[in-house]
Amino acid sequence: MKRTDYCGRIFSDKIGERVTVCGWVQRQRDLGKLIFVDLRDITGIVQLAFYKNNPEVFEQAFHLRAEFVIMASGFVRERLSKNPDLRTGDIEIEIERLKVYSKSQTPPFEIVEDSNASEELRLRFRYLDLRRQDMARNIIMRHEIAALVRDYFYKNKFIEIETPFLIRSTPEGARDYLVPSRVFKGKFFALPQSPQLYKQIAMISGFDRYVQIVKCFRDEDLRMDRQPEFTQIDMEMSFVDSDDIMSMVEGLVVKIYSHVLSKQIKTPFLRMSYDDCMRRFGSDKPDLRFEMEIIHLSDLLKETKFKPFSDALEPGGSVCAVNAKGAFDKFSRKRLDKLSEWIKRYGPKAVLFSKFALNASVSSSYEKFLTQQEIDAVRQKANFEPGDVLLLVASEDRTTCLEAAGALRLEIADVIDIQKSEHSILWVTDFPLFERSKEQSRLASKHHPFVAPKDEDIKFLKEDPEKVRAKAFDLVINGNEVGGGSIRIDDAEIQKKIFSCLNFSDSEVQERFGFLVNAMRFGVPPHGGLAFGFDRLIMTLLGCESIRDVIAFPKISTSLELMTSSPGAVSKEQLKELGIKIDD
RNA sequence: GGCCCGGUAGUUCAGUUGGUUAGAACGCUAGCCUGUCACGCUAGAAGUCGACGGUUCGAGUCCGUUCCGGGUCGCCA
Repeated sequence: MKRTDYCGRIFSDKIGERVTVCGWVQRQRDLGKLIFVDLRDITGIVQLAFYKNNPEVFEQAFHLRAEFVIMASGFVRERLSKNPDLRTGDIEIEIERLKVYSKSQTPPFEIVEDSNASEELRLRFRYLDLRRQDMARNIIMRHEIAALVRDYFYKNKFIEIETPFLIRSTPEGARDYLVPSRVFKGKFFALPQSPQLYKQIAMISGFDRYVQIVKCFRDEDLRMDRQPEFTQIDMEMSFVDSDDIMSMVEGLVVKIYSHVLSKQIKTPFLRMSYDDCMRRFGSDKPDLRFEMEIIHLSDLLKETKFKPFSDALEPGGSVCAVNAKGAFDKFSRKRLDKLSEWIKRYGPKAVLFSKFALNASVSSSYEKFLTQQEIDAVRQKANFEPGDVLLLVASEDRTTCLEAAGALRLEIADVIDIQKSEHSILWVTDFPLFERSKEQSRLASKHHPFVAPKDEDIKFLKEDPEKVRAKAFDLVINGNEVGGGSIRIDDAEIQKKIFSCLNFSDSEVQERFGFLVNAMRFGVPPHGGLAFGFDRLIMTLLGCESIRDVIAFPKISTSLELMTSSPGAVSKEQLKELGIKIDD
């Protein structure tokens, strides 16, 4: 007896044939003198039928339980009553021979689609969770997209180069995962946060086009869309400008959309500058599937006596608003208070609101403190009409104000279940090259220190570096940042200026990035590239809520891996060999 | 590191103002059943109410501490 067919691939054209299938028992239905078994393998489910006229096999079937692994052999027949919910629902297999490979304990949760088991349980028994068809489908789709990505880049003459996992720690940006060196006690490798430097070196080496689907590691706190180890589609091209890279990537996205969602996407994608994104949507990854743009009220309220506004505006801050159109009945007073409390985590100084009832009465937490002129101006600017709820945020810091309004915009869309168009894909361009971190006053790279400044902004590098925009572009799909790319610096002088803006001493530069700086003295092609967050891309395409649903063996929010309980302790001997002592 | 939510049967959950023997559904076990497909019917087993401490005549319920899980802010060049 040997497998002849997969469960999910047996249709009515096989009626009359003898087949042998293997798999896991989904369910056994004992009707007395007749037993049905649903058998599952990676392709799907098929129904097996056992009759009493074959007493030995019938007895075996009687004892089958969920998740037993069996091989069964028999004739394909038409079903007496078909099951339209099942792809193989027109047929069944009347079993003559049965082999039980392996029994199973009762699983801790049922192996079904849309399982309501807690994620913790699912992750502890991930091998069972991955038997569920929705999870298996995600993992298989991930594989198919990876295959498509490789195919696309290979056809476009990209060369796959493996970059090392054990590298030098470059403590800029995210925290590194460290790996102690046994040979050099007290020294450490770091796991790469990205192959950035190596792929640039590959361009300097002349490979012209590089691609890799590669694991990256960042020892930072997890989120619903963030894992400490994650996969990037990493690519780099020589003798190109931003447009070349973007159109290469657009070609790939078109292929992926056509494969995964059978959708034809139009190119070129929409482009919007970082400044416009922030101003209109309060985010550098705006979700453009719905409108609800931010309303700017600072100019109208310049003269106001109302302290929450004047306190924000006088030091140069902003007041802006979001109008939840027609959402009057969705926001009770209690709910508005809760929302106001929630939005404070983004740091606005004040949160205020107005509700416009359908009977034309307005209740507001701020209008009574404004002049009639101000009230009218705000209402008009915000297009505030009966049925609307207007939420205002004020902050001394313009960016904080915009970000709070942007968060409010997303939250409101969620609460009122706003109508969204199917997909929004755009490039966010013209990022600032630097950002000033909130705590320290020093400049940091917005992306990384090798991003090229826009030619026309180089002149600001010395005097007003925060004005400098970068040749950088993010791919944003449905409000998720799924890719980030840029043109890199190919001029040692400019690279030096950037490092000095970042306050790196020459010796620090030499120590951390010496190899790259040295390489730049030996002929650098203009080059640039992009990295996709592969997990996020798949998550977005499949509409998954959590990044864990597209990763076979993910980690939970404390970065534990529940199935294997890693990280785990190591022996004294292992530590000794590495020259490491653990503090209590 | 901060904030919010949760932890009760194998699972998902309910549990009133603190009050008798802590419930339901699914799952599980056994029996019956020849056309089910979330089979049906009958019976049954199944609980350290996350842990520790406190208040009380009495705690799943109130208080404190702590552990675990989720989300989020910070963080994520």
